[in-house]
Amino acid sequence: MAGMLPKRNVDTREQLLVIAEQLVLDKGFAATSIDELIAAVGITKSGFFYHFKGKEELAKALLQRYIDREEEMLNDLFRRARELHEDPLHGFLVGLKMFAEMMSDLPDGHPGCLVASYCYQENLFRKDVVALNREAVLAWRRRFREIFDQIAERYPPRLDVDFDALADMVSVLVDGGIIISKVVRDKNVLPQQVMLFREYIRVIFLGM
Amino acid sequence: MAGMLPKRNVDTREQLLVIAEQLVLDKGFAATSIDELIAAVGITKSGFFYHFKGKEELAKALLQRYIDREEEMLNDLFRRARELHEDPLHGFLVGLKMFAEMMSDLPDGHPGCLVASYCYQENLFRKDVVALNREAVLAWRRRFREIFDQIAERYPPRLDVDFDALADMVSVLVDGGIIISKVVRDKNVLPQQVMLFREYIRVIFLGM
DNA sequence: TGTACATCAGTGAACGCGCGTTCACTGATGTAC
DNA sequence: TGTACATCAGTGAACGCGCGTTCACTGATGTAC
Repeated sequence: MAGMLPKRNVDTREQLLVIAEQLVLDKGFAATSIDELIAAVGITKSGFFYHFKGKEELAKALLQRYIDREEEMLNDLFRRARELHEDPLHGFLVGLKMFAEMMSDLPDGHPGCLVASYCYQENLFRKDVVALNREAVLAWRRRFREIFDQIAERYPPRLDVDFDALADMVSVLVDGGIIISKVVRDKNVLPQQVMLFREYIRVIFLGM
Repeated sequence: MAGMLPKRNVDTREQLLVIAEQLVLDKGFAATSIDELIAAVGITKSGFFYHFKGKEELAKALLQRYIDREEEMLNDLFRRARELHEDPLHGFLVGLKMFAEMMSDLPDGHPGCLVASYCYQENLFRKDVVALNREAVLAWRRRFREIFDQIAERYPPRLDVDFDALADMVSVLVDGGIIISKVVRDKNVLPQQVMLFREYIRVIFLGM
């Protein structure tokens, strides 16, 4: 039959990345062995080394994939939110609500953030991986800072807050919220924190 | 001479814990080997096993010590703050300010939170270590919830926020702030977040 | 004050297992002529 | 349509190193009588 997948190519590489991400989030990168990885996927060790030069390359591919996915998710979410509201403030508030709901809907809570995971094992990675991590956080800062600048044009802030710090607060609450959710085993912590942030934003730009 | 230390007992065990904490925060528990640990302290491997039954026991001692230290630090800080202000709200606001300043004064920023580190390597640890981690976060929740309850008696909150979530926000901002500080290599992120939280608290109980 | 024993804080050598990596090879599919 | 060669997606066996752990021992200090 024409149009079939190129013979059992269900993309082994992608499978490796999926399973590896899970393992790394649960036990850390160093403790995630290639052996268990290939056992889960069902190939041999040399199969792994066909797809990745070494473990470091897996680390980088894992992080890049995670960052790209998160960026796409945020683009998607805030685009949809802006389609509902022309107004930048209310669009953003709706976006935050949608984000909180999305996190609430995950059956076992957020599985974890690779940026945070790598941060606590930084010495394991090459400088380019560490730099990638840093760039991802700075991209979030720029993204949200821009939104606040837009909002401030229409709604002069009622409180004197630094917009870069406020933008960082999103990353801080997400990474911190994931951790506290995981540790206390209550998936509601993260969405609650997002909603607390939403209320803060509301007060900053609209007053009480 | 009388009163001397019991012969070169500069407490090897404590030295092991100090160095291990540093290593674990930088590369994770699994990647921290007993070999490099003892090399740094200057004893042999069997010396390590004299002080700890095995690596798991080191993990637990490390976490317990970290939790105790943090608790003592908070007790200290908020006791000093309350000595300056009888009023619970202003005492707390001063405490947050002092906390932010303390974090600012660390020359290389906060070295990292073991609770967060362990959280992203949870599968490495026994249930009792995981439970210890959970209890530590819940203790912070109770501590700050109590403070908010006290404040609310004198200052009815102007915004409808859940006090448990607000209490969790402290842990969330600290853990998240440490991560973002580390990743972007800017030690000011954490204190900034604490000050943003302080402003939020002010608005919640005093209005704008 | 002297002797016997116990405890503390380790040493040194050996163990086996699991880890990441290498290397020569292979069988199925794709492409050029 | 047939043949030659290249590429893709792996296999299988072997490697050496570092890891956590064990075990028998030791030399200095503390305690009982």
